[in-house]
Amino acid sequence: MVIDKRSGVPVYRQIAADIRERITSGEYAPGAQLPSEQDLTATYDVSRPTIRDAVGLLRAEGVVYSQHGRGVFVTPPRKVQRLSRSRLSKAARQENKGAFLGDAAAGGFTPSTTVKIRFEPADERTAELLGIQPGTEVTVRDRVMRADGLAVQLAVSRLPREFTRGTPIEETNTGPGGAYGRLEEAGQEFAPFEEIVRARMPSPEEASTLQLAEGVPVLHVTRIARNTNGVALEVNDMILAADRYELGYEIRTD
Amino acid sequence: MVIDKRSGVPVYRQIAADIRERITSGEYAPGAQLPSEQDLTATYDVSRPTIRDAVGLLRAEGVVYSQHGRGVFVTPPRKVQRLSRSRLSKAARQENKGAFLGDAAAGGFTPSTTVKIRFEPADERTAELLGIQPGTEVTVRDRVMRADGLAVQLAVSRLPREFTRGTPIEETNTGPGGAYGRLEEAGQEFAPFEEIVRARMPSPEEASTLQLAEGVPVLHVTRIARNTNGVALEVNDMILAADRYELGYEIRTD
DNA sequence: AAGTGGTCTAGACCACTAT
DNA sequence: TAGTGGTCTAGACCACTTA
Repeated sequence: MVIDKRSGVPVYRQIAADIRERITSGEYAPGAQLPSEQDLTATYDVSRPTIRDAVGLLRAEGVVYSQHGRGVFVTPPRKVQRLSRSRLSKAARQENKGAFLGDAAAGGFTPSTTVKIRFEPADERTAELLGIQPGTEVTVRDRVMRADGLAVQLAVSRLPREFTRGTPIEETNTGPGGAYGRLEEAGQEFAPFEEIVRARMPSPEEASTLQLAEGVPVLHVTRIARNTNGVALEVNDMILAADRYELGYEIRTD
Repeated sequence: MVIDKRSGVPVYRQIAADIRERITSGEYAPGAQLPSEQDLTATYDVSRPTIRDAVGLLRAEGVVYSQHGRGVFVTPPRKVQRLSRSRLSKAARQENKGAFLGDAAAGGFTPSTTVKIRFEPADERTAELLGIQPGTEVTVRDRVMRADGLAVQLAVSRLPREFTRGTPIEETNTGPGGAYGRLEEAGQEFAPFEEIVRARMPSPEEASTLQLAEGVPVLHVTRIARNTNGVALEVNDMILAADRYELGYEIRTD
């Protein structure tokens, strides 16, 4: 009973800190069930909403998760998949059918992808990233990647339509080597890709399609592919569950 | 009044969705104040805890923030600083005193840094990343970087002590070019750096030192510096507020 | 059927900010 | 002083899981 109601620190935060410490100390092991809310109200001698505030804090931190009707559990460490961005090399593209399918082979899961293709005028941001006029028609490939049926990655790829017209890039199946393979066939030569990495909390839609637990942010990766003349060919926005992925980059020092 | 109490969707989620939509539609502009909780209880005809649940959801998403005694406000878009990792090049190192000071010049803020140096036996993870035996003595440089007095970045750098003994790396001030400069002076030649990027919710300590708002994750970047023989010289764990930083990488396609 | 967490009510008192 | 959000209580009823 480490709760001091006169300390000025809110009781629910003191309780959260106490439980958090019991977790890090190993008293509550990974995957273990916490005492029920009723038990906790008794041990800390507070009302249930106060206990729920405390547990809610830990959930927002991703330290615990709760299952309706079952209980509250210590979040076990996730096994994380490393996405080594060097796999975007030309050689890797030629071997695999696309980046995601290559990961599947490495990760040992069954991949599946849903693709929706549409054409739309470039919005402000897309236009700036691609270096084109807003309103220029772009081909949009909107993909949901699944591993063993579970959605794990969202990707929206936009290319000026002038580069995709008459190619399989406007089809569901782009063929071996993916869209990049088709662009190379059309004579394009790639400059180094640029990737911009951000993190934020998911929108409700993202949280539900990726089935994210509370307290799990998403990684938002924007890739810009340019040819050797500096002309942008594609901008690809990828959303990844941060508890399932980490990104590996190599930085040349020369 | 878009609330349907018999729809099965929790009322507080419906209210949150309604407010969220009013924000994205522009009815509540960035920085604008939301109606008070009392007003919201009246307009949605629910009790205050229900309103608080709804607003709490939006806070956890980082969509709004609240100030005690003032009100709840729409989170305005942050101006984000791009950290282009190519600045780790040898040339950049020679010009600037260190990566962070280089950023300061670009960002136009006054930088300050607090460094704490200690020596400790390598733990499991450090040993594995550095390719050394657990327990081997490592030099730890624990830094808090501030911009205009506000902590914006935490960095913990660990190097096998054999590479730092007798060098300014064991001092607060490492001199021009930072620790990497000293390692090069000692004859080390760097292989490409490896960086691993993760995102997660902050610990309470991180949240308070970085003064993070609710619903703001952190970027956790682990950099491993090796010499051309593949020997790891340093592992550097950096924690960045995700609403203030984005990371830029370049990926060679050859 | 029993136990769990999820939702919601109707209050109370407090701390902070503004005027 | 008035208005705001922050904390906390003591219940109620529901939905879900497990046995």
